[in-house]
Amino acid sequence: MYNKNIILMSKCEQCIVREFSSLKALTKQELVQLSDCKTSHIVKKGEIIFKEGDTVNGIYCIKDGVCKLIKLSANGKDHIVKLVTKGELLGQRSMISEEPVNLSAVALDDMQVCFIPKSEVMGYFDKNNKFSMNVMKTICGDLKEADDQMVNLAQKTVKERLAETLLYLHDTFGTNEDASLKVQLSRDDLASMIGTATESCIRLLSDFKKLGLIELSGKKIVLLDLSKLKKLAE
Amino acid sequence: MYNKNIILMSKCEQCIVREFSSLKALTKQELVQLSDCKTSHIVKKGEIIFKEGDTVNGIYCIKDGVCKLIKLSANGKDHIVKLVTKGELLGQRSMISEEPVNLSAVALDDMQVCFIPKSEVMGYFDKNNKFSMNVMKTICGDLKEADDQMVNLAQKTVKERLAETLLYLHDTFGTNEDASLKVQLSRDDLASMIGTATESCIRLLSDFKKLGLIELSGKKIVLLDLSKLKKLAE
DNA sequence: ATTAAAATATGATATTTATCATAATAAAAG
DNA sequence: CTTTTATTATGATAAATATCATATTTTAAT
Repeated sequence: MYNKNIILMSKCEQCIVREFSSLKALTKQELVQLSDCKTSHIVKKGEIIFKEGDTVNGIYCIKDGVCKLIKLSANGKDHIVKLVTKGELLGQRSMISEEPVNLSAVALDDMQVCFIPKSEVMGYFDKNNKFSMNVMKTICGDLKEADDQMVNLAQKTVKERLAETLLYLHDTFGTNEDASLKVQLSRDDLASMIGTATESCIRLLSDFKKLGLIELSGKKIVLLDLSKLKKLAE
Repeated sequence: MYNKNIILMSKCEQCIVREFSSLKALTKQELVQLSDCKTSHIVKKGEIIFKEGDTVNGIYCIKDGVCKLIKLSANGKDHIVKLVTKGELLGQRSMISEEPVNLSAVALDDMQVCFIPKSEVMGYFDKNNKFSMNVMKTICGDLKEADDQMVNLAQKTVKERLAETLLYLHDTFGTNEDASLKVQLSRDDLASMIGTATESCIRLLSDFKKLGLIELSGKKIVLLDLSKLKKLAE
């Protein structure tokens, strides 16, 4: 109870992660108002924030942790479309399109997220032009990334995509003190990120290990030879 | 010369295709102003409207014809990310992101396009909220499609993707009087749309023909059994 | 109309990737 | 702590797809 109060009382004006999202365009007044209508939530590892087809009447601001955005395909397997981490917003596309969300969001870590109701956010679109442009730029960035990803899936081999994804995880989320990738994905998740069968993913990781490119211990992955991996990723 | 004048003098207020794009939100006054600063162009089949990496200082409004948006991959092959046709706008993402375009646009037909300079469009973003929202919704739609396409590439077989693409061409662009698909793609283009080798694409088309699903004569493709194709596309 | 070039087609083969089977290891539950 | 379950790993094999070769047809150019 005590704990929950602290979370509820955290103020957007003082929130640092907000600075990394489109919300950075909000005025002090708008932030105070935002503090009053937002709700804070703890999401445990593995828990679902929202599910494909849900109507999410607002957006989530990620204060801490990482989640995966997944889409179920016709054959029952799911594909990881994107990883999203602190400072980023979730559910913008759905809110703007006025459609149910097209992806599910599942926590990979314990997360801290704030939910901002649609009514509040839509007001910013009308009044705060900078905010609108920020959101647009973010979505445009997502679109560009999606295009790139599409071409990768269409043209690159599984090996190339694995190398690229390992480098992406390294560059985007960084490493722990022991040099292992900070974001720890299961082999299954890694496979559904690069678009291949789990066994193929495991096999290629073993190959990379034998070639001295990476080190494996449990879920921990250490990239040993970045330049060779870059070459492999083409 | 005479011809060119007619094109230059066409008025946005009277342009019907405009009604299908984000531009439909513009006021009469804005449209008159737009008429004065836009330029009209004829783009012949095969010609390039813009190239990956170009700085395009504005957007194109497609009045007639179809073009492909392609992205070159590291291995030299290119991938068709999207087909764009009359009533749609080109170059919005790039303009909003203030970056060079990430895709090339190449005419598949003879096209008629109007170019609207950035300075003009950016004004609408400030003043016309409806226009902003329209653009945002369009880009959100593109993002959703891109996500779907990504999952298809990651999870479906080439055969499934071919069936799906044929149905897409049928449903989106329609058929001629002889029931053949209106948009005529080369086998090469079709292959780079579904993400496979040209020979594989040709082979599967032959298979489909043998199964009585389609009819082939030159570049003309007639879909004979839509429901079986739908089942194949799963 | 004739020739050259490009696109389409098909076979043979190699490579990539998925699937099935099973073992080893790690994590979770009792 | 032991049992159960899930994850990771690896081999054997099958299926999908790419590549190379070559023939045929279509289109473009002279």
